[in-house]
Amino acid sequence: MEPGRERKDALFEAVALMGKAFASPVRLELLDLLAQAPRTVQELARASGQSIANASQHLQALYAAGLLSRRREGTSVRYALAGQDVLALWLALRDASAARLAEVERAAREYLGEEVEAIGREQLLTRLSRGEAVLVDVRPAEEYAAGHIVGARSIPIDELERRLAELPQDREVIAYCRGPFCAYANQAVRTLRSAGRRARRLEEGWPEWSLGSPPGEATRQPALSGPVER
Amino acid sequence: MEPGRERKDALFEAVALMGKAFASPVRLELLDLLAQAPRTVQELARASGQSIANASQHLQALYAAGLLSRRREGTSVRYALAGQDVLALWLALRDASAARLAEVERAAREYLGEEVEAIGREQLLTRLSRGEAVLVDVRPAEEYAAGHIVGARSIPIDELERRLAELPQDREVIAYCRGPFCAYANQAVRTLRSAGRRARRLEEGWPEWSLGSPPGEATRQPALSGPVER
DNA sequence: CAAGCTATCAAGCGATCTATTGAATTACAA
DNA sequence: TTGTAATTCAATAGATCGCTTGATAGCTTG
Repeated sequence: MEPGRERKDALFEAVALMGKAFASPVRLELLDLLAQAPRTVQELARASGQSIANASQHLQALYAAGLLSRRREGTSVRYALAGQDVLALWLALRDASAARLAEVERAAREYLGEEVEAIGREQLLTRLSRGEAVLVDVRPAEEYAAGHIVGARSIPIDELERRLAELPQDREVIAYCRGPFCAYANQAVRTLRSAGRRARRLEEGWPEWSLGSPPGEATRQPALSGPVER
Repeated sequence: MEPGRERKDALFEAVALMGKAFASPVRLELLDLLAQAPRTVQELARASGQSIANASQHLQALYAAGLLSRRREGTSVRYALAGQDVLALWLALRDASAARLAEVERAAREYLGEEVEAIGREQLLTRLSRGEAVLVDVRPAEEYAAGHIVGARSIPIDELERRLAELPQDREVIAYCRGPFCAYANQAVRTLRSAGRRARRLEEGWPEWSLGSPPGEATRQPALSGPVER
């Protein structure tokens, strides 16, 4: 047996503490939700379709794995991703699995429905600067409030239909949402097109955008700070 | 129940197929080894201290999770990381766990022994260009052969002591190895210093360096190509 | 073709661990 | 005190896991 084997084992054992956190679909969905905005246990339980107790358990597992921070807010507790590195880690896993696992690609296609024309970051910026397009954030209002692309206006997907008049007729509409696994932007583009508008989706969602932007270019609320209980 | 819940569940279930691969210390160690160079099952089994059968099982699990590629070479099978994105993913997990889990930090400290003076990428490049330092790759020769920092010479750690004469007396020696979880560079610096040389370690190991360098700046063999079975 | 090495497969086994639920408990606000 | 939010606890049922052993298949070499 090679020297230092026990210690090397202990090292990888410790890393696996974080690795195990990524082994459950429920926890991955919670991470995905938290990539948009900090949330309370209630909100997370509802949004992920879990019982309160179960959501709490999984959140504590993620917390113990170092992936989340939390803070008490009156009677409730608000969880958030522990930092940018955790966000980057989750996105890396999500993207690698989408690129390399046929199952993920298939499941995503089935969930998202028919494909929709998309536009990249560069192109968006030039079109916006030329005044040829407007950018719309179709996520729920609280997520917009927690951070969004500068210059985007908020029209949550379920208000889009009756707020169509707010959008200029003479410009193309670019919609974005939570990311490649989120159906809102696709849905928005379909709604807009059937209303006779020119519309495309942004390839990226808010989390990718916020990571790829130099600080200051985008608007993200500072991570949870202050006393964090155990 | 919200609409599309089954499909959303299926999606995260699929992503968790890859997530589960990161839940075992043995698999993490295999990934870490493969981040240096492609290897056969034999080599991996020996290097990780597992039985052949068990190593084979875990490698197949990683392969099924989309993290590895493999190719037959005569009587043996050589595994490799499936791509740069997988390397980046593993490094992100490793670094996040080191930064956020006290257990990892502690285990790393115990495994690596006493700390050693380190130098960053920028500083290394300027010192090299000024001819003030020489760069030494202290990993096994096969790993050097599979890819290394340009300008580095190969002196495996277990040959260092008797090959000291090859290193110029008048320059500082910078050693690097597999990365922050690898003890070779530290060991090399200690050896060199006790032989009266000036020596420091490079903060990064080869995998980090290869990811951070624009293509062409470093020398990495192309990923396994050609027919991949199964 | 036969022998020898390498990797995979099949089966089994114990063991640990898992996710989940429902009820009891703690923390805070009004 | 009352009510809401979150955590804890107990318990179960299941599942999954990791590893070992022995047999099998693929390839190379004599």
